[in-house]
Amino acid sequence: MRAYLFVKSLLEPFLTEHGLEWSAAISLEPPKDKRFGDLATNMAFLLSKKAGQSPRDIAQDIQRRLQGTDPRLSKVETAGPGFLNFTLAPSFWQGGIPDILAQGEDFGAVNVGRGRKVQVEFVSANPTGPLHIGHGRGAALGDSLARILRFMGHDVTTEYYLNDTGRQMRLLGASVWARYRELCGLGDVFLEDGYKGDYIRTLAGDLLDRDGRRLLDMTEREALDVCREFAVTAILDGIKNDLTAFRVEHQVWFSESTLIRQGAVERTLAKLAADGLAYELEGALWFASSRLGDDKDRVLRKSDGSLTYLASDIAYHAEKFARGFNLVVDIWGADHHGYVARMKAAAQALGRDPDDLQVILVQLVNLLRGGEQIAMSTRAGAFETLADVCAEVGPDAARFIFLSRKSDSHLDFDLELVKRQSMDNPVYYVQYAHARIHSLLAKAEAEGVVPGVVDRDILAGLDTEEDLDLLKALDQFPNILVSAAQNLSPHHVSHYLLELAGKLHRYYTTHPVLAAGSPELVRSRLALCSSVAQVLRNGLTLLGVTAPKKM
RNA sequence: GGGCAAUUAGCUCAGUUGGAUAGAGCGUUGGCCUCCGGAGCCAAAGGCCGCAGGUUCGAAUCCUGCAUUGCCCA
Repeated sequence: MRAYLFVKSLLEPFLTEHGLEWSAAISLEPPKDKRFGDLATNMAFLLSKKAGQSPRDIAQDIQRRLQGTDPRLSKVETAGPGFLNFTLAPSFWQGGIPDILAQGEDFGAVNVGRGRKVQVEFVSANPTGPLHIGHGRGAALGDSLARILRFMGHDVTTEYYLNDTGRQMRLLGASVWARYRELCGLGDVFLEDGYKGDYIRTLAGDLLDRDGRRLLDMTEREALDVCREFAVTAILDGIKNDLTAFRVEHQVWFSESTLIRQGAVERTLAKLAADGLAYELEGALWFASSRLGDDKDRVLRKSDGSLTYLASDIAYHAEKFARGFNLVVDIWGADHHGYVARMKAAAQALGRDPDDLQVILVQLVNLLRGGEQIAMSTRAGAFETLADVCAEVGPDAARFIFLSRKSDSHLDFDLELVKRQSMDNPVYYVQYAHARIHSLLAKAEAEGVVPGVVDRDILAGLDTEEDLDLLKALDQFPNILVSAAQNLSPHHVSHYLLELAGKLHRYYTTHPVLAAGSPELVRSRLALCSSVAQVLRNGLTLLGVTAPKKM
């Protein structure tokens, strides 16, 4: 980040000369090939249109005028059709260390959010059964994304939308009721669409323990209510426990029934109608979403008077925006992708820019054990719960795997592989680098080596290729976070951490730290390693993964 | 039938608003245990970026068509 800001400050005057400003079209990044220097820009290509000269001529002009103007800039070159390549002096890179050590756990935080209010809504599974592994992926993603956005200066609220009304809830109550009666010796009641998992039987048993056979004296309607109420509460408690064990936090639990009770749905429908965006046809109320980019119009209230999910979802999003969020992020399972266009339409109908609602689709997880697929279905009750998986492989490994792939790609999650402590399982590679450094620091302390204040003269000893490689990588960390926040992509962070850990391991085997020779070199290398440990820890924390000092 | 995504090394995947000779890990092959944690390091082999066109200084990336796979909808 320092490097980026420095070179940018060198380049900006040339833009001003042509009456231009820094824009997103200008790239200023480390080139793929090291031989092209530390940072490269395409700026000359963009100036050439304005200036009417070839990119190469412009680049050469800039090069001539920058050369030798600043000791921090050791080389500037024109290359290829008009790229400008910059190489910075070792002392510039070494200067990053005091910054990192001073900023500590705040290093990497760049205030790109400027207090923007962002809501991240995720998991939001119906409380009809325990969370499964697919929910875990969405949970890890939403939680990590919230951590990253918060770190980068956004005012973030995490939320779980509780779908606690409707047919699924009635079905849940009926399923428990059936098992309850069965346990009371009233025979086997077969429920065609009911939930069949073992947990339903367990719930019925718990209910029997609590209330005895009292429910048999009630009307069926009352008994069903009790069953439903009991089941939802118990399942929800379970979900909350599972999420806590997975280190996932939801600040707000928002219930659909509240929304309906408060009349928010009817109010929203009335407003849509008043705005001419809802209309009656054949006894049903329709949302004119096709006028706002959707394929076709959608039903809000069916001819039998019942509301669709869409109706309450629109009301819910109206409520979100009313709470003042500048950006609303919804994380959904990919099987809901057909819903995106109509919710974007809804955002517009609510008077917002469609981009104020960002939907992240999370592909389903293919759970395997030793290469063999494990089928999952909540209804059939055959699945591996998040809690089971979490207990088996640990939250660190599970989270890291989820967060090292972009959300919209399919993911094979092999329990045997994730348990293995090898590079099949990269979380250990990163954690190991962190532990290695702390082992060094502990040993240094035991030997009475006091790092003391690291001043820049001492750091001049960090001049080998591996030193500079690490220093440059550390400087990249804030840039990575900016891109992760902008693109809502935590996986950038995990990939970066793998790269940084690799450089550290390489460094470790190339250069002795405690046996470096002079006391100054020992201290400077310790300072470098401390900086790496700090960045590894900061990055892992944003992923919700621990950074152990010993393994 | 319509729609949404995906397709990159043997396998699992990065490559995000178009940049220079396309990357990493696993696996394979061959090296590194006198030394701070070998859960590590080094090296090699491995590619028509699904196919065919188009846009321009420049395409894995953007556009069109096709193929395959997954999902959603009727």
